[in-house]
Amino acid sequence: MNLKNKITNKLQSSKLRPTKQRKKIAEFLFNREKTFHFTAEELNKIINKKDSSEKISLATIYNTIDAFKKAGHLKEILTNNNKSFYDTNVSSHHHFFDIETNELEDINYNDIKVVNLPHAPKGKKIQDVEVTLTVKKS
Amino acid sequence: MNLKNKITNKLQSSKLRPTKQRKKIAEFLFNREKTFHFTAEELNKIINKKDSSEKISLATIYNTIDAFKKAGHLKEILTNNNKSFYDTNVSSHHHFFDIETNELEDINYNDIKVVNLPHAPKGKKIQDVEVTLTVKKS
DNA sequence: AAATAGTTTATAATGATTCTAAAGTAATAG
DNA sequence: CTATTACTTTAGAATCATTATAAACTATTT
Repeated sequence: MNLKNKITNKLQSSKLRPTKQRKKIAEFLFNREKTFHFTAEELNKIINKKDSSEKISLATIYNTIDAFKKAGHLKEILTNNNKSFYDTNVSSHHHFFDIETNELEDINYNDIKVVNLPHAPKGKKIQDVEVTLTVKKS
Repeated sequence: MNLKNKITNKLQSSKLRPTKQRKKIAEFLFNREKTFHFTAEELNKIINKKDSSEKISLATIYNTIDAFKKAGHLKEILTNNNKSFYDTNVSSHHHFFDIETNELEDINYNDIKVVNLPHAPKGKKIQDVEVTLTVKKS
């Protein structure tokens, strides 16, 4: 199956209509080997580079990120920044976060062991375990 | 030494002038047993309750949080929320973060063991290790 | 081919935070 | 002490990220 069909399939099986805009964004985000970290504004800039024939509105960028997140194709990352970062790697893993440059870098799940997890508060369940190693220039 | 003097001392030893506003906020934040989590807007509401005689401007609330953070008296917490959370517990520790209500709860440092930390990227050093357990209604 | 349900868009609105520059206050120098 | 300086507070404007609105558009279903 070719890339275009794969993307269309991925969207349809998540109950997302395969519109031109979603296909373009999905192709950009999910057709890659390495994990990709971004904010909405960054994705907007990249997708709407001046040369790109048809622009996608910023609202659609936000809507699409949200739809992909709800569908489980993107994961939101915890930072102390006042904008949201997303990760194309939706499996459990960890991050370095440079507090000076706001840059993120993945850490393989198995490179850190988290032992002895406490119970979640009553009536709640643990959804995810994330380790963030904040780093700065040494 | 009484509370007022302690607070004044704490400010002065951090090279922060002990102004009326900073003393009031410091007294509220640091004179407590249990850790306290808050956002700038929340702190503003509490400090400027209608009955409080002298109001402190929102800009000063922001400035003061920032000054306290830089002085190491407050720690910024990692969440996926678009507002900043601060913690009066500046020692290394972990959190439950309820992604539905945005509520934070401390986890004692020793209740979780993080083993086998990877090296920081070249030229960088690890500043902090934070584990966030995202939780939701079960 | 028409009806409908979902999507995109430009723009307005909101919410959190930072900026500005004038007035005020603490620290320091004379 | 008083004057000077440096830092701080303030109200309000400005900015930045994000969400809401509602009209035009398009994929899907009938």
